[in-house]
Amino acid sequence: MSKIQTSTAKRRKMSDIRKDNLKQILLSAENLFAERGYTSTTISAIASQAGLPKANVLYYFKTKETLYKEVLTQLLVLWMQHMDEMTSEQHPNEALPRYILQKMKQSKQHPNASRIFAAEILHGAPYLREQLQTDLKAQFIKTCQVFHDWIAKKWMDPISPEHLLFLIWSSTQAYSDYALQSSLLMDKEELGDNDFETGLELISRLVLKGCGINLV
Amino acid sequence: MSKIQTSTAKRRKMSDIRKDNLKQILLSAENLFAERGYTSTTISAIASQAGLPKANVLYYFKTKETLYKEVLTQLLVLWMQHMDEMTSEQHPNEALPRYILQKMKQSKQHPNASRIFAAEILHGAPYLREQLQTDLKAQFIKTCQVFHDWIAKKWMDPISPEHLLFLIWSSTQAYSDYALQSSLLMDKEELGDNDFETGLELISRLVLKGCGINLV
DNA sequence: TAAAATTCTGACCCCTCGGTCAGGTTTTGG
DNA sequence: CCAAAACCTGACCGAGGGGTCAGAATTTTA
Repeated sequence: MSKIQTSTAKRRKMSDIRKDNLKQILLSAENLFAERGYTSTTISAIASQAGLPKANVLYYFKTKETLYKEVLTQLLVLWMQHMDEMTSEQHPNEALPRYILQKMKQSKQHPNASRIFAAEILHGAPYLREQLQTDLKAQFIKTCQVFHDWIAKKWMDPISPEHLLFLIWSSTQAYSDYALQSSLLMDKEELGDNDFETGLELISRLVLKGCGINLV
Repeated sequence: MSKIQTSTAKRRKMSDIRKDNLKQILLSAENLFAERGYTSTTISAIASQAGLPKANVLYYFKTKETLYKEVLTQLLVLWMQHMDEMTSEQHPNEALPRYILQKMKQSKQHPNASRIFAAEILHGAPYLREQLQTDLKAQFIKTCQVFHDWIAKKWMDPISPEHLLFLIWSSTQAYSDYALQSSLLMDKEELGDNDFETGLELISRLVLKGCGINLV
């Protein structure tokens, strides 16, 4: 079968094939890990969804764990995005809703990432602990400092920065982690654009009003 | 060993032993399911934590699935508690903070329940779907109606009842589901009373102020 | 174009886990 | 007190999963 490859196919450099395969494996892995969790996902399931034999997947990733870790690190980068776009100089009236919007977009566009992340934390973050304590924590502290500055400038009420962040994270992330529950309760196949829109508005509203952030 | 039982031990009625064993099994199962998830939890792990031989666990619960379902249904009851304590007659100024308080208490006192629930939803709610669509949904609709009534009475701003509930659920539940992340970020062994307190106050504050609920 | 390096894969191994079962022990009922 | 019922358990089994490996196929290098 591979012998009858056309010259067009042959012209593709091997590194391209390698990239394609890696991409396919990572993609399938992400889907399955999100859907079934780490242990319930079998290498052969990933392989068959990626259109490769199992042994070939093991050729690219020596172990299941390696593959999972790879998926995770890609994921954390995504998850941390946008946090650093909030600065002390900006007014929270603008910066906060923008951040919330970004988080909602992520829940909508990358629900798998959110779900794997959630499952990992839920089960003790065995593979993410390190990075949580270093990378994420550094960013967390910075962001809390920004909130502190805003409070000092009287731009918002003196609430707990840490817990405010937790609330924003959990309520936005719910739109991927708990999307199934929501859609079941609201008799929908799945959440639609308007649901994300309504959620976004509600969260922004509660945060702004609740923190006493004045509309300019 | 069991032959040398003292008369005191013998005096215990069998049904008591049965109850004890069931309780132990259910308890161990809950712990382990919460910690490791369904697939990673082995029957022998449950057995050894319950201090029983594996075959004995299988005597009480024919299959692992049966045991899991039992844990789940107990759990859902707990999870749905207190929602029906909010009624149209009460002022949201009282009823909402009370509900939020109850949810926070649950996150603190029954983190395992919350976590198993979260994991189940995260992975498609294969065993809980039915009950979500019937029991929980009925309660959900009732509660949304209560919120609607409050809005009609001008006791609160016209926000989306559904999404307000989602926010309350997710932000309170985060104090068990994401407790690990929070404690890692804040350099603590685990969350303390004051953390739950601060979280509770923040959530209540945002909800009340955000929904324009006037302090009496 | 031949040899070296890389990539691919079917067949196989081993171990764990859910579940069974035969036979033993304890409790209950008459 | 004895038989029937309920309860308990060590030993075993089959399936499925992660991972290995020898060698084939393909690409690169010289």
